[in-house]
Amino acid sequence: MSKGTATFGEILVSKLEAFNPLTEDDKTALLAIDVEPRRFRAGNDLVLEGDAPGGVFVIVEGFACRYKVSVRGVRQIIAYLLPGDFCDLDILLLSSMDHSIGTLSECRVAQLPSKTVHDLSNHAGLVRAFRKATLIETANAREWLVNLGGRSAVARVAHLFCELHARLQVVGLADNHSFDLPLTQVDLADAMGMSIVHMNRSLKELRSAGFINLKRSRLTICNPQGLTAFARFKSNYLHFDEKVAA
Amino acid sequence: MSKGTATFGEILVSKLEAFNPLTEDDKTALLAIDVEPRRFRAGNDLVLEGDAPGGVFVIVEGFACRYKVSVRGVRQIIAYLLPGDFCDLDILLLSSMDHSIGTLSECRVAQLPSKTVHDLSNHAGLVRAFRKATLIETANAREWLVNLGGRSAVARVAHLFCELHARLQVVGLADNHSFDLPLTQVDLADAMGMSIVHMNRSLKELRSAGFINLKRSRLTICNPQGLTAFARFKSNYLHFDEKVAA
DNA sequence: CGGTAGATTGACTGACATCAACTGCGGTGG
DNA sequence: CCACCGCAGTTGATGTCAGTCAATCTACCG
Repeated sequence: MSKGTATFGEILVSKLEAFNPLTEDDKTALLAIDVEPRRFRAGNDLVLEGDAPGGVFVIVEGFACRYKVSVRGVRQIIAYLLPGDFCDLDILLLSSMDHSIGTLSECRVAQLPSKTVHDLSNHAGLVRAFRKATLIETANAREWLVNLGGRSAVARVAHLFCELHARLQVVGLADNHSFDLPLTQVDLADAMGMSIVHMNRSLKELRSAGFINLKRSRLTICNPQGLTAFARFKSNYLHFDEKVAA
Repeated sequence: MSKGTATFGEILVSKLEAFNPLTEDDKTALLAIDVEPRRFRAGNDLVLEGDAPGGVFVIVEGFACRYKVSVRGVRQIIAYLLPGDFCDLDILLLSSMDHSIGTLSECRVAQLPSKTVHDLSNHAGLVRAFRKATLIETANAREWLVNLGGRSAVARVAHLFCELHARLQVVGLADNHSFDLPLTQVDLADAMGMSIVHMNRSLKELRSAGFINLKRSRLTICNPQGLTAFARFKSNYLHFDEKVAA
């Protein structure tokens, strides 16, 4: 699976298998789905706050995000959506979106018609896997609350990088020490609730502490133990390695 | 329904009906459940981070919370659990809790055996209602991210009060202008990611601006329009009044 | 080769944390 | 009944982290 050309099915399988066992049957069902991902440039919206929920999106390639804009025009990024992440299986239960979803880099995004989604519900294993993934996304949001509420700016950024590294690794998009990070400092700042200037300085601090190196959209973690310790990062909230059936 | 003596079933029905229609059949199924809520004093833990998920809790009376403690011993409150709120229907899919749940005031809490929960899954309407409630709790966490990431301390507190008022009102625990708020300033500060001292000053500021009055665990909102405008509070993320079936 | 978006740096300011002291109140025990 | 204690709330003084304003630098692109 070369990362540039992962298909919709491949990326989804590797994501779901990260925390949930799938039967061969489940996998073939996923891989059989025939959708052509659409390409988006950076900065496009998939859904806007206030819209009726459109269906299930799956990020196949690139970085997207959930975000809200305040009256002041300030954008708060609520979650990063990475390849393999999907948007709200249950979202159709709600009559209007309370946040927007948009791309941050060039992306390939598959949109599943609700009939396709419905067909999958025959596969109990898949249903469980999707439900678990949703649960984990919520846990992720909770950890972000801890991050925003309790850590200093530099530690927040360090924590974010640890998280991104772990999440990208399970879908095969990070090696031991580095990964592509196609985000601007604005995109990072808007997620961490801080100013661009201060984000820049925090990055500089992490760099000069020898923890990381960020250039040309590639993040290298020079000192993983150091970074993890500094960020007080514990990956338990991501619930990987929990392949136990319930 | 006098609030001091609400039963498990009553409080749950009023909570679920706030955003989802229930059939008479659904309601009688809920009201028929026979569980005696347990009493807890303030400051007790229902579940600890690391534990195996225990089952479904329903808060019948009092305030509880989800929280995490950092290595430094700092507590970050991630969510307030109010009467009618329940904990994680799907949580059994995970093998260990990534956060703790504890009481903040005296509480009555019902714990549903998993068999009981399972029996309810015959009622499609209830399943949908629970799922929707879970979805909304996630939306709530996202709004908290916006709150922590983007608003000033005073505005954060104002926003919180607007939210609590709205959430308590749908379960009949708030009148037009006031409600019981059995929380210490520490409990508030730990949720809003600020120091106790600054929480105190923020409260003072809201009080002297004529927005609120907080004494003896009773919060009165003296100027609802003013407070809402100041906090830039939009209740859409709570998804009340969306009684449309999907 | 100019235009533009992103990154970087400096100077200043303001918001919020920390430290520390004091108040008010309810409970408890002598 | 009063003395004492402890917890929640309140206030002042001081320091620091992070936001804002503004300028410059760089890389990329037409």
